[in-house]
Amino acid sequence: METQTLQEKREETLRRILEAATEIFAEDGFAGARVDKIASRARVNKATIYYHIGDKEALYARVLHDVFSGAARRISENMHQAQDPVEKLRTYVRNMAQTVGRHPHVPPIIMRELASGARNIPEVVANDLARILGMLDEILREGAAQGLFIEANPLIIHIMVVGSIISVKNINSIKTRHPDFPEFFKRMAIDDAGDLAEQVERIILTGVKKQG
Amino acid sequence: METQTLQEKREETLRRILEAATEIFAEDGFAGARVDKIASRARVNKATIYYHIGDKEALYARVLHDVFSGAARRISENMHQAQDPVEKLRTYVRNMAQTVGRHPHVPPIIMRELASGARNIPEVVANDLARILGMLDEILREGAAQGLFIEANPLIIHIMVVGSIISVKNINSIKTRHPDFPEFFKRMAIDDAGDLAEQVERIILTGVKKQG
Amino acid sequence: METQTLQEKREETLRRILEAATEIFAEDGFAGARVDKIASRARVNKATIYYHIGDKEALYARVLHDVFSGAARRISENMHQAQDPVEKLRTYVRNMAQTVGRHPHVPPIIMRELASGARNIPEVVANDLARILGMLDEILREGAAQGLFIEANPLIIHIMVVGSIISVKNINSIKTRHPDFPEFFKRMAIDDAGDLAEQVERIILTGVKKQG
Amino acid sequence: METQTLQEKREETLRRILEAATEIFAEDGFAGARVDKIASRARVNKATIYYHIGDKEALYARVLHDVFSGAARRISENMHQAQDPVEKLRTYVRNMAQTVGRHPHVPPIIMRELASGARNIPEVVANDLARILGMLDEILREGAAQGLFIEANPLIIHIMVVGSIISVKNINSIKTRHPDFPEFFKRMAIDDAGDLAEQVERIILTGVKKQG
DNA sequence: GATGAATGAGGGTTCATTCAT
DNA sequence: TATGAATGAACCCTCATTCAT
Repeated sequence: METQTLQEKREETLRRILEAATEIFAEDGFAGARVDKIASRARVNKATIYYHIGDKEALYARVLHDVFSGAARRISENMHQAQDPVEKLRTYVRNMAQTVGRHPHVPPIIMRELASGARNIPEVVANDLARILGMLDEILREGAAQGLFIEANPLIIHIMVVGSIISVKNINSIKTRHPDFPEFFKRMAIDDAGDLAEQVERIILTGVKKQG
Repeated sequence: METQTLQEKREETLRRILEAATEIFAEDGFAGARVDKIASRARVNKATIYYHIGDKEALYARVLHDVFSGAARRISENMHQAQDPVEKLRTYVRNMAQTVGRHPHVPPIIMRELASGARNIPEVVANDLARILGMLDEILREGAAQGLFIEANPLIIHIMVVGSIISVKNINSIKTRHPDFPEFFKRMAIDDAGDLAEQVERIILTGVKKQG
Repeated sequence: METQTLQEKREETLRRILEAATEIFAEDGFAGARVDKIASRARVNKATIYYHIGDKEALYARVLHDVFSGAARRISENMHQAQDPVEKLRTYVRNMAQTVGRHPHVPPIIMRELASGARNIPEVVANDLARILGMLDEILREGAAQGLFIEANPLIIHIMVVGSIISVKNINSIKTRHPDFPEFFKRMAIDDAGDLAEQVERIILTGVKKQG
Repeated sequence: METQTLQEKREETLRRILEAATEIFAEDGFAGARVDKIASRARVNKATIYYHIGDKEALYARVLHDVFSGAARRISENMHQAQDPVEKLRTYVRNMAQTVGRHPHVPPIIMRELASGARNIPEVVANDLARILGMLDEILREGAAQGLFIEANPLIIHIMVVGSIISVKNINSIKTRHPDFPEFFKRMAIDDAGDLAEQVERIILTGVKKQG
């Protein structure tokens, strides 16, 4: 039996809560999520959530912030290695694919927020988003300035990258959920994450490149 | 005072219910939607919804089916005019943009469904979706067969089109909702729907084209 | 089996709810009252209360208003028969005693409101109270103008009347609740409501009378 | 920095808890009081209350006892100076007015206890009350025996004194809380505590005096 | 002596749904 | 056809209380 300081115990509890909350908000959305379910998945009493974090909205904000600031950090760290805009854009796409791959709860949350017009997004999280899109914006501007890229709205590009990756991943999960669905959907699945990232990368990089 | 047959009155009531339901499912998602709110926006008694359509799930299925079958029909109608794959793909993109523009409730509903792994999608609706994606699939295969396009997963393309258009539209609504959000978001908005469609069209068409 | 119109059924339900609520707010106070308990005593589902009336606060306001406006009406009706100020004051005291006697839930509610500085009193109810005290004020002014009464604050008089009657009544209930309480309390009880009203009447009328 | 023995520190903590509890029970009643609120006003941890005193009920009993035994002591000390029953009664009234004036938390607590039929009163406290009322009882009996007073129930007299003073004081606080309340209430306020005590004294002394 | 963490048991409120009319 | 009334089952949240430290 490992001994734990009070501080450690607290952090462990908090971690379990946030982990469970992230999963469940991703699965069910804010409105569909049940605090009871979060508590039981985190193996804590419901009241513990209120004790440590606050109400459902505060919990959601906290989850969003953790998720988005993490994504922002990961991308900015990887960006420095790339040199020219093309390479940077490639890095951006690959990192996004990786982030989405490793943190499968991020995409559904983003998509729902986009669907609802980001109605529930607190300012902290908006800043995280701005940071991510800002990096992409810079890459695109640099590329355009060097005559390499066409003028492209970074939001369009971002969504093309993230949305398509997410969606394909989701189609895979649909397959398992609805085995009776049109056979068609099965053909559409791409099981290899590498293949998926490559296809997206290829389309985006070609799509924004200025034609000779 | 217009005279209305019973049949007409019934249809009018049904129409009002479905219209209201579509709006509210789009705004709030399935879990967030309130039957009360739908009833009051449709100016009918709550029980009337149950009388005419059934429970919340049935209402949702009905809305989805109306929304998706409409979209499928519109696209397939317009597809016939185009000849070669490039022109057909262009038509597909433009029609999607138009559909999204004219039926603003469609996108949020789709996005949420994708986010949840299409958990609530009934089979009828899955077939609608398959029909839409099937058309795109055909275009892409035809183009690839003629050596015009690279091999591309239709789902990726579809999401790149629909997702980016929706998202940009949503960003616009975020602007009005959060005037205190990073100034950055404002620069990202594209107010002219035509411009938006053009950018997307340009990127996609170039992106899938086989390089000389 | 009596047939009931919908209107009648509604009124019957409402009556049962308000009756139960009045009793329970009187017994337990606002904070101590449980909506569950009110619902079960009224033999309705908890949600029915919310359907007909609204939340706990609205229910409380409604109860207070019913109770106080009833008291105000009864007093003003009886006041007309009396002629001179002395007779009017006597009527006031007797009517108060009667009201308190017949509506045993009124006193505890008033006392608690006074104890809390009328923190929860909605404006409608304040008007009821003003109406009651206004009548007493008039009597006292008239008596003073005719040289019959000393100048006396109506609130003081009112509380002397109502407070003492209530308290004695409550002492009686303490007797039953705490048979082990000092024997002293038993001597203090006045079981005959008539005797009680008479004692109070005698003290007040003498107390405010101008000495020869 | 003052040095404090452990004993002193303990007493200081206890004092702070009881002070805070008295205030909050007076403001919110037993059911409305929150242990959290008491703890934070006392600037101690919630668990400290349990450590030093026990559960909420024990805390309430302790507060009541402190409050009532204090009142009883103060009155009995002052009573010895008066000689004849009239003077003694006058002393009683004045002392009550003073007690209420200096210990504003006492009245609300008493009123609520009366309103609830003294449901929560522990025996210790009942004895305090009996002691207070016993003194008044004695005065009244003595006066009646000497042919000075009518036969009067001490509880009636006591409430007339305490209730009216409390209520007028409370009306003052209503004024500040509800500036939009009927102008009528403002006229009813008596700001000078001396005036108030005098009016009450005058009415009671005259009221119980045997007429020539 | 004192406290931060944690919780069981409710408390008020909402909501999808049913049913008699 | 349409609806007002009513409800069971949650749902979010709070609160008094305990316990390890």
